[in-house]
Amino acid sequence: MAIRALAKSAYHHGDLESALVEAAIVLVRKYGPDHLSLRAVSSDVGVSPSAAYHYFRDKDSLVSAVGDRLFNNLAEIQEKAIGRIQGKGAKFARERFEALGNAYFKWATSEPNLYRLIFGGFCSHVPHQPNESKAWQLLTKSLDELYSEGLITKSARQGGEVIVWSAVHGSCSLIIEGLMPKNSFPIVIKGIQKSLGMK
Amino acid sequence: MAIRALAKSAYHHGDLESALVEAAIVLVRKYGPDHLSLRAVSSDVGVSPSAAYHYFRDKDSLVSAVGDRLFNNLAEIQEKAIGRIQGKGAKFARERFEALGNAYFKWATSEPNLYRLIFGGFCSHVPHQPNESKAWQLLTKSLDELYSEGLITKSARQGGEVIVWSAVHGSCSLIIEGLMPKNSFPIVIKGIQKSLGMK
DNA sequence: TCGTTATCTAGACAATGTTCAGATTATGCG
DNA sequence: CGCATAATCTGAACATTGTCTAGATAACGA
Repeated sequence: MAIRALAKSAYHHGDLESALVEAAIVLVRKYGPDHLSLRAVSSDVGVSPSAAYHYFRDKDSLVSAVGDRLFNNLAEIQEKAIGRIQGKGAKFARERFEALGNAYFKWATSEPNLYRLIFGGFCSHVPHQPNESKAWQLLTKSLDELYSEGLITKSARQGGEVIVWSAVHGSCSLIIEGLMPKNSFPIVIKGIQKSLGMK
Repeated sequence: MAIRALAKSAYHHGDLESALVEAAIVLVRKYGPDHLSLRAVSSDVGVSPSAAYHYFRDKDSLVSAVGDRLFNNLAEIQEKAIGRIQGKGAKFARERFEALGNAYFKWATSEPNLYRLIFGGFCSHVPHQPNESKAWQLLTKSLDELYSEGLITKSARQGGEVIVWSAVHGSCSLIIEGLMPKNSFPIVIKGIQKSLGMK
């Protein structure tokens, strides 16, 4: 059924929109956010270049859609990483907080080109309102837990998202671009914990 | 003399290499690192597209050269910002440290497209060795000063560059991409100071 | 079954990155 | 100073790209 819906025929692909997005992801992963060609994407899907214009205003619009999907993918992976750590209390709250950062780091360093697409200014018309993004919400939740478990003070809780995300994203970005050694990440994590007055 | 050397004639431009780089900067500033065209650059300089290939292997190579120059520009601006604050003692050391971050932030937010070019993975073949980059050295110098003035402990001094640059770059990047409100920067600065155990 | 609508193709266009042969100018040597 | 050699740039060409328009094809409801 699902296969039939996807295969159908040359015409009426079935779900061309997401097929294009997925094919684009594969190419971006290989060649980077620049060096992505609309024609290569549509060719990989087995469709003519103009077909894409029924779903995306232009190439940038497709890239933005890719960025959106990737941004969600990353958040989902983080969510799963947290989910793997079950249990109540300060110890687990701390573990979940660290898992959040580690998942982020792992994804960023293993998919540098995808990471660049998300945070490199390619998602032009995506007005991710900070407090609405899933990444932000996960961080908020984790910080709330740290606070309610007494691991951080109320004043450290305030603005915690901003500090944590900045440091984590910054180190990932700089490491990916070769401006910082890869083993800097744990140091940054310790710096964050100190900044939060943690433990 | 210098003008003559630049104007010379249609042929033998004089200093085509840096002329191309400078023209590219103007275009990147306007339209972003993607959306840069080699032909537009050479046309702006008043030269044929193929002329560029005597100085750059390909377009990416030109972009890398632009990134190099911009990276130095940013460091120079930071250096000047520090230089404006004369005086010895803890108070001035602290002011210089803050000036370093503020100059970085100001440049990043006023030139988002240039900032994206530097840190967005466009400088492919540039193997900026961390400890060799001027930005890193300025930060090292400032942290050394904080330590020798007794504003931070020795253990906080260790890995200071990594933590500070990560947080500052991360917040600038996220703010530029609209993933974080602009007024987050001072919060991050305070977080950094707390992380360093400053004051 | 048939017409309507959504979906995709074909073909064209200008613009882009890149190459190569050759034209133009600078430079160093006598 | 004159000339050969090298450095520098042009011109035209090519494949490829993003994008548009008109039309072909298939799905779907009456």
